[in-house]
Amino acid sequence: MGITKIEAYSEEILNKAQLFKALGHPARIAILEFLAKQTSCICGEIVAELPLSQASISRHLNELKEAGLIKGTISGTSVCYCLNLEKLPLLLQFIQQINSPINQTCCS
Amino acid sequence: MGITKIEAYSEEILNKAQLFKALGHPARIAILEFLAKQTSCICGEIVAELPLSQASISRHLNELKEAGLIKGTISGTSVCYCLNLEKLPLLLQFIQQINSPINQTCCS
DNA sequence: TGTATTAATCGTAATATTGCGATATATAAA
DNA sequence: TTTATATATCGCAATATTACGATTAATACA
Repeated sequence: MGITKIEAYSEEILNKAQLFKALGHPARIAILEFLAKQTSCICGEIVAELPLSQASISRHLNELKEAGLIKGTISGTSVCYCLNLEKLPLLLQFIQQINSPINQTCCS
Repeated sequence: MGITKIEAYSEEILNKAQLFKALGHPARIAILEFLAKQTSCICGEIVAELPLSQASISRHLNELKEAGLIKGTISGTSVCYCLNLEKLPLLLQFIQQINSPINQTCCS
C-alpha cells in the first residue's frame, strides 16, 4: 500500500485535508504571502522572489490553482496569479471548531 | 533532488507549512474532529472510529503530536490523546492575512 | 509469575512529492 | 516571418508518505 485511502472518508473531510495539504509546503506559503503583499501578481516576479527554479514554481502555482487558492489570468506573455478567497471559510470553520477551550479540559 | 529545500525559507514560514502539512491528511482531520466532539480521547476509540489499522492510526497520532496539535497522556494501558490549541493562533493569523477582500481586486 | 490488553515500533511495498534541466508552447516585438 | 520572452510540461532521480502485518514494550490483572 502507501496511498491514502480516500474512499474511506467523507467529501467534507477530504476537501479540508486537500486544502491543508496545498498549504503544507513552504514555497506555497511564501507564494501566498507574496501575493497578499500586493507588490505584484506576475508569475515571473514570484520566480524571482523564491529560491526555486521556474519549473518548480510553476508546479507549485498549479497546485495552488488546483486547490482553488489562487486564480491565473493570462496577460500577454505573462500570467497574473491572484488569491482566491473562496475556500478560506472552510478552513476557518475547521480551526474554530477545534479551537475551543472546552477541548483542553481533557487529561489535565 | 526531490526533497523540500527547507534551508531556503524562514523559520516562520517553515512552522506554518509544517502545521498545515500535519493537517493535510483526511485521517488526521478526522482524528481532530473526533477529539473536538469530546466523546472520548482514548487511542483505542480512535482506532475503532477510523478505517485504518492500529499501526497506521498510531503513526498519524504521532505526527499530530510532533506538530504540537495534540498531547498524549498515558493512563494505565491506554493513552489519552487531547487537543493542543497552542499552535492554532499561528494558523488563524495566516489565513486572516490572506483573507482580505483587497487581495481579490487584482486581475478582475 | 504468567497472561491479557493496549499502544508503539519495525520492516516492507506501493505510491506521491519535490526539484531541476530540457523542451514545448504561446504571445509579443522586430 | 523570425526572434525574444514568459510560462507550462516532460522526464527523470531522490526522497517522503502511507499503509499494513508482525513484533515489541509496558501496564494491569489473575
